[in-house]
Amino acid sequence: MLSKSYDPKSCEDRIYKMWEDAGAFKPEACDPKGEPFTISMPPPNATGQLHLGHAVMLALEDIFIRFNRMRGKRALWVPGTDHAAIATESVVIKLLKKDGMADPRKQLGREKLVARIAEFVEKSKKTIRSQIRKMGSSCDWSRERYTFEPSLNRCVNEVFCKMKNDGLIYRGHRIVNWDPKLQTTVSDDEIVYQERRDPYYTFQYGPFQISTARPETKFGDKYVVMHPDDKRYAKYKHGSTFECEWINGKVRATVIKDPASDPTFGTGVMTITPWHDHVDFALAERHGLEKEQIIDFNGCLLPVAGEFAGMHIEDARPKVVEKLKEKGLLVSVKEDYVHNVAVSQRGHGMIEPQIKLQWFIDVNKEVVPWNEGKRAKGQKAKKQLMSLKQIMHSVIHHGDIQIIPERFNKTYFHWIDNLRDWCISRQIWWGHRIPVFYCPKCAAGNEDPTSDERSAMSGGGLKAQSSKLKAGTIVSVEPIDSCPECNGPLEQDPDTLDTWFSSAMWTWSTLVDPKLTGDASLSLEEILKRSPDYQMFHPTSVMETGYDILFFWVARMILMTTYATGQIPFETVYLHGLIRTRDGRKMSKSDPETMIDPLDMIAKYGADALRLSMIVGQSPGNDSRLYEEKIAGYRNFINKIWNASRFVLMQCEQAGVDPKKMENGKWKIDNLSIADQALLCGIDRLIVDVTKGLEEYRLSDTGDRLYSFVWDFYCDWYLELSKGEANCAVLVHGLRKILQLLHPYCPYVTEELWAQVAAEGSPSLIIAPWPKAGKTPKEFVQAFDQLQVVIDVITSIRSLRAEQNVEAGKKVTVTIHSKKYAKLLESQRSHIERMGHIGTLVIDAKPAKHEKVASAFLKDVEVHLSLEGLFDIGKLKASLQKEQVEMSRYVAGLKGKLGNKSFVDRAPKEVVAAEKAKLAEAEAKLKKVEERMKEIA
RNA sequence: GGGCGGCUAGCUCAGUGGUUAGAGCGUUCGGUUCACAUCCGAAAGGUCGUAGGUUCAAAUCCUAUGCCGCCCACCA
Repeated sequence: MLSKSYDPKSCEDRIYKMWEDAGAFKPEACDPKGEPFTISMPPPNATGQLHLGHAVMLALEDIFIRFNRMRGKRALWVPGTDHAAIATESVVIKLLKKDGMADPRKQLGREKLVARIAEFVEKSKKTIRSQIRKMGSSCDWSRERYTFEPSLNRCVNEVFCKMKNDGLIYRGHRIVNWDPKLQTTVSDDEIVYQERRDPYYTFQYGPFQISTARPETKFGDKYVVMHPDDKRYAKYKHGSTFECEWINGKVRATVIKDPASDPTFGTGVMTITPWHDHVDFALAERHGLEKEQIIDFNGCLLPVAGEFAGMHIEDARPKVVEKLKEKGLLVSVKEDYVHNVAVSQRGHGMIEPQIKLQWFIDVNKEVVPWNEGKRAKGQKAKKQLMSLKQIMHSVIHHGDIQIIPERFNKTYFHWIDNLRDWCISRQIWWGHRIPVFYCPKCAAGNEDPTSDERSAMSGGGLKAQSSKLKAGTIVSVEPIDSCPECNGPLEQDPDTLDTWFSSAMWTWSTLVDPKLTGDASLSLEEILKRSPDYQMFHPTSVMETGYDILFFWVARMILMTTYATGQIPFETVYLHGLIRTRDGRKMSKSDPETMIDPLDMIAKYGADALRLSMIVGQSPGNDSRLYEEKIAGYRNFINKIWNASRFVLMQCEQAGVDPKKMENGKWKIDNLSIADQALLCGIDRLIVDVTKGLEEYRLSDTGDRLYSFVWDFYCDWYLELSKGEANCAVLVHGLRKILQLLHPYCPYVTEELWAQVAAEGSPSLIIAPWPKAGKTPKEFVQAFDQLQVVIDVITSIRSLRAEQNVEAGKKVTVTIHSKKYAKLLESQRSHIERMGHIGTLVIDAKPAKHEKVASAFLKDVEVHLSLEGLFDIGKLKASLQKEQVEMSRYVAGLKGKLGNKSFVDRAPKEVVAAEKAKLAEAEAKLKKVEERMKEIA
């Protein structure tokens, strides 16, 4: 016999092991004829701990996978972890510093530091793996992958080379976001803006006044820019020069007319610093202006700053102002000027734009063959050469990929419209090394002598930072150490790739056969062709992830996968929202008060309860709040399922039947009570709703449907009605279906109970077939409606008792009049008596007068509760009056509606008929209430 | 500056044109009913942010607007 309450701790790990040992997570356990259903698990960073973001992701994906597995699809969920380049390197460096190492990069050197990080990552992976298991995730561990494993490295190198050959990857001097703290470039998406208040200075610059919050960048400024139509400055001609006194003496400045200058902002005149500003850079490009580096990569001023050289910019700022003031060039200072500064999302350091020789992906070059609109209905595919940007746009626009919720399409398109070339090189050590080698001696392999052509070399060119471009550039999938041409030693590019470069290949690089990637003679195309998993499982079915990484990851997977494989990476994108605290704040590690640790919650309430609490009541793309009472609520529900099963098993035991020997029912209607038939009808309807709901990704809705069916119908009514006259076959049948339908949501408790009630020889629930609704017999549907009448009668009796303060245990006398339902109610007499605590129950078809009773007037049924000894005329009058007022208002409303000619003429017939029926019913009830009022008056 | 989302019961949220708008938690009242107090029964509680409009009919569609939040761009 089951224990009195469900104890998750005693089953979860055992059941998980059972599933895993049985190979149930592998698609090989499914019907080999089933169609594939694939999810690539977004790989958690191989640092630290599982958090609620992971937990919600795992819960959602596990539901998708389990549902489809049970439906007979070949379900594959590929787990893995991410090497998370910058994040991991900075975590480990921080740890080493904490242990007393002042400068780990310097002290350890590249090789040793990378080894240390790898060691840390291995440990961390173990933690993450066990935590993913704790959630009940049914992913195929035999296919676990890691973004930094050799096989994926091969894919990275292959794609890099392919892109380089197609001219989509180029190396050039361009303005990038430099993080002086982490000493690396970061992409546009890795920057956040912070609001700051700083003084805002206006200086005299020759005949003009210019303003800035950053005077320390102004040393090299020698262009003044104004709008071509600005009448105030009409006398200054574009290209004219003048000499003026500036920070370190006289400079010669040139007038530039450009619409980038906003005449309504400040004086309408600005000077520019092309080396350290994206907008100024673009402007300088347009006019072929000189660019000069002012600040070095540590944030200190270069020799151009004269006496300030070597000084950190923060220190230099007030001193520069002081000097200009002494020279009488400071016009005014505005304190507390509000502006935004760019900060590195990862390292939190101030971003300094710099011109630097880096590797980029060209998103605008139209060289990629793509069948546009190949999946769109009624459209002919046309193969054409497109840019990466265009393909990214096309697959969403033409519906090759569907985003849920749809509104994110707009966000996605907007991002693409503003997309610039993607800087992919990083100056950190942890990550995929850029597969480029240089021969310092010869020009071998330098297949692209114009590689720097598109960079910022027009006009005056670079000054302070010379690019040490090697003579020959060789791109290779395999590490090589000597030049194929001159046999001389080669140097590898020291940089690593942006971590998203490799994650962008996640859906397919995890499906290629590692044995093949070890064979250097095979092309990428060949590898894909010969990898059975890739052939079977790609494109994946659903990509489920947080909306916050739509750009970082989802968009880049689309870019990389369509390019590398010619396939979309996934058919559907399901975006979940952020989990927040009860008061809507972001949970943060720095504030442990607000943090909910999923593992603590699992220990306390069980994984099933945690899963439900994160799924039901949330809608895709919207943030949600989580707090312990919510989880406790679903723990109660899980326990309810447990106890319902316990009841069913006890009934079977009492009846001397073994639930495991029970066949799934072919029902003889004669043997079924109204409640039995109603339940069978309810179960059929439930199966239809749940199946449809899960197919349509409406997880919250569907979870709620299951919750209320189990609690409010199966437990509160069906189980109660079966007390004293249990039909074990129907009880067990109903329970089995409920367990099957609930399994995707709460796999542990359902699997544990399944072992008690499933037919002998059935497979584990995880691979049991999904229930199908047959054609529900008419009688069952009718019984469903009849049961509702019985439920209404019992409820009205309970309600009358409570209203009239009848003692809870007291047996009362009740008279029911109903012409229509007398026979039905008579057949349910024992239930009505028991559940209404009735001593004497009279059921009669004819209405009669009653004294000293409280009455309820239902549709076609009158219920009178006798109040001998309790009769309180005042209370009765009050409640009748209240009812009379309510009903009159209701009737008046309906009459008004039906009296409106345009309603009757224009509304659909069914609606009008329904309103008429409502009115008739309401009027009948009102009449009875009024009669009753007269009687007791 | 551009875009998106939210505003529904004390709290957290469902509900995309047609019953008198729902749930969970909380509240009130009553319960040792032999599955479950992680429970059972009953109840109170909302003019669906505001103002217009479309419609026979609006929480739901349109327009404007207020407040809260998010994303993108970024002003020299």
